[in-house]
Amino acid sequence: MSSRSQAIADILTRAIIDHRLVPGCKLGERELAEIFDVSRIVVRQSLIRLTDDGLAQIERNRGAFVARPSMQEALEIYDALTLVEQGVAAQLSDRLGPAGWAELRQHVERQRQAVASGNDALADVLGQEFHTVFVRLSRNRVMQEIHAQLVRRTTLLRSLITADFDYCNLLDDHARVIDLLEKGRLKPAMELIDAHHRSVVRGYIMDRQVFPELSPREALEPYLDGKAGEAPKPAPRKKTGDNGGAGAHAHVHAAK
Amino acid sequence: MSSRSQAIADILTRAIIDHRLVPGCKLGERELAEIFDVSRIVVRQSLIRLTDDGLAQIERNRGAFVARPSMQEALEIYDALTLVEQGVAAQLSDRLGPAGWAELRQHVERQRQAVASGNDALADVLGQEFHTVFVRLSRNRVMQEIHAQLVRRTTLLRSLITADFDYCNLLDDHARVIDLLEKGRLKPAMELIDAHHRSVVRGYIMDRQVFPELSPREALEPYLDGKAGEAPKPAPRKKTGDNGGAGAHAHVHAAK
DNA sequence: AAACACAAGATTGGATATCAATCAATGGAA
DNA sequence: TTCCATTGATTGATATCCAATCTTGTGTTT
Repeated sequence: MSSRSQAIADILTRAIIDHRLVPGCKLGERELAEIFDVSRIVVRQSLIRLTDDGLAQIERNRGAFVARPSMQEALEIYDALTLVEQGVAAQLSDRLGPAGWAELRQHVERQRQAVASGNDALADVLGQEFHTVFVRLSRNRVMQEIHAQLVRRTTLLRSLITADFDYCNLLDDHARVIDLLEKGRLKPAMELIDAHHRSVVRGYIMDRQVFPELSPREALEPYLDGKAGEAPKPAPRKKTGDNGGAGAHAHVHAAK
Repeated sequence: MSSRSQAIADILTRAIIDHRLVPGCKLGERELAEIFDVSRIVVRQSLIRLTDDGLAQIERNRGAFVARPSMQEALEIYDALTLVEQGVAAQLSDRLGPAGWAELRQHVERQRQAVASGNDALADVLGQEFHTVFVRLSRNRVMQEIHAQLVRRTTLLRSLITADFDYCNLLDDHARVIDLLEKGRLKPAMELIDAHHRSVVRGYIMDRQVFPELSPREALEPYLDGKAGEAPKPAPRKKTGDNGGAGAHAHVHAAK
């Protein structure tokens, strides 16, 4: 359907948000061209797309690298995400019908079951997806695209960050936001959204690489070959305090 | 500094927001390559950038065209813009210092003088710029970039639209928003921002082309040759009820 | 040994030529 | 007139080549 450079950009994006390609990783044209078995030019076009999306940066005559956002930029991304979701919340509190609220509740319930059954990886994905579903209900595709881009960038940030925040509180936040909004209590809902994101950022310490640096060939291998790859989404953690490498977050229940 | 494809993308962007390249205009690779005296590949890269920015769309095996947003998409773009500016307003009402308010007031004053002295073209530019300055004060570059992209797309929309709204009311709106925000009256300020954009959209009738379709060669000619072109920003109107072709808007004082 | 300078190698940015696939348009046949 | 096929033009992509620039490694100088 779409061009090959778009397809390759999609794969690279996927590899980045799966933390297989970590910030700072060199994306050499020749190497990628060999990996995907296309010409350098197609690769270059893909890299341009990634750059426009904020996931890579091209330095003239030096090549492309997975973006390594500064702490400042990280904060700005989260601020922007908060702003967007608050705005969507304001719209939904007016306009959303019963079916919409039901969909949100159902999503939270699914995540809750995933947590209960110990499927941390699924719970993690669902937790991310909640924000996407939330924005989708605004029925504004432009807003959806902006939001999706911001989410991708926050996901990239987690490669740079030790995220030891309370994961289950976040799930509760989702449920509480729904409750507040449906009752028309917009202001506390917006404050909760802000706090929600702040609680994520608070745990952030931009220090070292959290995920191991793989060579592009290693990183991209699972996405190649058989058409649309099965579901190769392993995000091997580095020297974390373990947790089995289930997901991207540590699931520490804060006593607070 | 940056790549040639970026430079060409910038020129094309400029031509589009100057209404010299109108929606639907074919952007043939070979033709653009000749115009800019570069290879087709560089042109293709530029077109990819434009597409990622929402200003063009590439149809497989058919080529690139200046984007022709639907009415639905137009509304979504304005909704998104409203959402962003409301969010920024909420932030500024808390955080902005006296210098910031002064800068905003000064900007409005400059525009008022431009209107008073009959310099409609300048007034028009300043009117657009106000929104940009507003967002810049949030000191969030990510948000700035998102906003700038939305503004570009609204500017593109005006190529498709007969904009006969009251232009001076919009200026007053700017001043009033500043007043309300500085007094901490956030809610009315946000409602005014909403109304402000709605008053723009209300006058929109997506019908025919408002600006004449130039060939890419004609359209791009002013931007070429001498390094950074002087300031060739003529936006020749079509069969409008005249007004001298000063700017993109009709300056009708509504009796309302 | 440390610092500097320079040359070699590698990589990027870009040009050109070429080819297959697809779309558009023309023209002919029913 | 309508339908179909051939032709032409454009795009998507490749291979090859070249200049500019960056990196690296070596060698020299202090």
